[in-house]
Amino acid sequence: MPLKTKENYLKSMYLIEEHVGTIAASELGKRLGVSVPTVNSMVKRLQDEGWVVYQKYKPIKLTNLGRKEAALIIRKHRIVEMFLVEKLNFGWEEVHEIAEEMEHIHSEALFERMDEVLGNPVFDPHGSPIPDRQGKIHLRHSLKLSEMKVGDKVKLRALLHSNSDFLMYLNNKKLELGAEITITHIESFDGSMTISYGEETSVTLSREVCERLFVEQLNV
Amino acid sequence: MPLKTKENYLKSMYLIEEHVGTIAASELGKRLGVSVPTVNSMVKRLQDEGWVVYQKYKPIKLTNLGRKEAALIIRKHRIVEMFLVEKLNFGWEEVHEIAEEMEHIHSEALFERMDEVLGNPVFDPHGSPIPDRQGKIHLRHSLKLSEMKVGDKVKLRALLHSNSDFLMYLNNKKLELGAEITITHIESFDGSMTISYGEETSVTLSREVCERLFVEQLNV
DNA sequence: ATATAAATTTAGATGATTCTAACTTTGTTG
DNA sequence: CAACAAAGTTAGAATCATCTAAATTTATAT
Ligand SMILES: [Mn+2]
Ligand SMILES: [Mn+2]
Ligand SMILES: [Mn+2]
Ligand SMILES: [Mn+2]
Repeated sequence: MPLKTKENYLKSMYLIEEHVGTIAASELGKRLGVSVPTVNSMVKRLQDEGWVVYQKYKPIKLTNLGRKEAALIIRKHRIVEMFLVEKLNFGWEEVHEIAEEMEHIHSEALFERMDEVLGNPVFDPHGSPIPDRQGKIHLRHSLKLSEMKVGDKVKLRALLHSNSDFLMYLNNKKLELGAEITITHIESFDGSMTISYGEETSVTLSREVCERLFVEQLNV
Repeated sequence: MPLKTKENYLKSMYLIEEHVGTIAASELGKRLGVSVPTVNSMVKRLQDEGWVVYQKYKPIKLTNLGRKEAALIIRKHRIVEMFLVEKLNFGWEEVHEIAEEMEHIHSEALFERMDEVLGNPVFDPHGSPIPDRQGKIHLRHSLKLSEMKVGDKVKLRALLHSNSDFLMYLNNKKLELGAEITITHIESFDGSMTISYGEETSVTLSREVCERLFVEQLNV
């Protein structure tokens, strides 16, 4: 079985598990762009090789082996994204598609060498954590801007769902990771927030956007 | 039609045409690690898409389109090899296998960015020429050490067939591209040469090796 | 709790790349 | 130039990832 296919299935399962909790065949099919019967037959084969546990009509479960393998692919993906942004001057909205292909290159040395010249970063350009060589994640940002109060000062640390539409929206607003944000107003009607940061003195973000911005609270 | 399959066929055909002159199905099969009937059926399909001309029992011919496409894949391969050696500290014997995979990444920008940070090199780490964006090769080294005379001084510029066995043999002899070589003796019996360069004062190379070293003659 | 909707599974098929075995054509050599 | 060797072609089949259509199971809503 082509390693690439296996790797893409495992990675998607890992991300679904992380973010939805349980892995449905329909969700996997949607993310991988294949039909549900295709998922079904692939999952059976992945079970034969010990990556997942499959039981009829039950959610798919990753084995520990499968989860570790998936984390290592995500490690490669995120190291590549960081390398492209830091060393090859790509924008954070340009790197995902390239990383999607490069994560399948069969060379441990390549990724370890990139990791090394980057200085072993712990987060990728979108603030997502980079798993270590054992597939473990040490740090992650989980406090959302939408949970903060008027007057709070926070630093933008990570994004939820870094699709390029969202990244280009943030580019337009000149809002980058590391920005120091002050919350000046919260509209109780719809939860939209008015904030200031850098040169921008009054920018209003919808609740939808605020829920996708992970922040770190600065000492008050 | 998986792009990767097509690209590997075209690249192999280009290299065979360059080294042998005419493209035999058996040679293609040997290089790609597939059977001759497999080559036969693939070549027919490549013809349908305009990359080659196929006639029963005749050597395979690349079209101009196919030749250009092949050159562009070789361009990517050689840029990657140069990048790995120059920017990620790989040895020249370690980079071919990685480049073999990376050349198939679907991003013009990635390769152009690597080319840019390298300063648009004209040769790869083995001295092979890097085709330009139009698939044209401007410079190439073709004078062999085996053609030189006793007393000649030359600079090592490129290798013929850079397989890793050969590269590691050269590593052991501390013989690198750019080395300034003086020919001190030629054994007429078998054509082996005794040369000096760098710290090495008397190294003997077989005729077989000398035929694989491209040099540039230094002003006499 | 029954009807309806949603999700999953099975069955059967397709296109891509590959193989081996058998056959045909071309090249070489005495 | 006839015989044999080498190279190339055809036939037929396997595997893999994928699909659609139909059947089955589980979940939801009156
Ligand atoms: Mn990504
Ligand atoms: Mn991928
Ligand atoms: Mn190479
Ligand atoms: Mn290749």
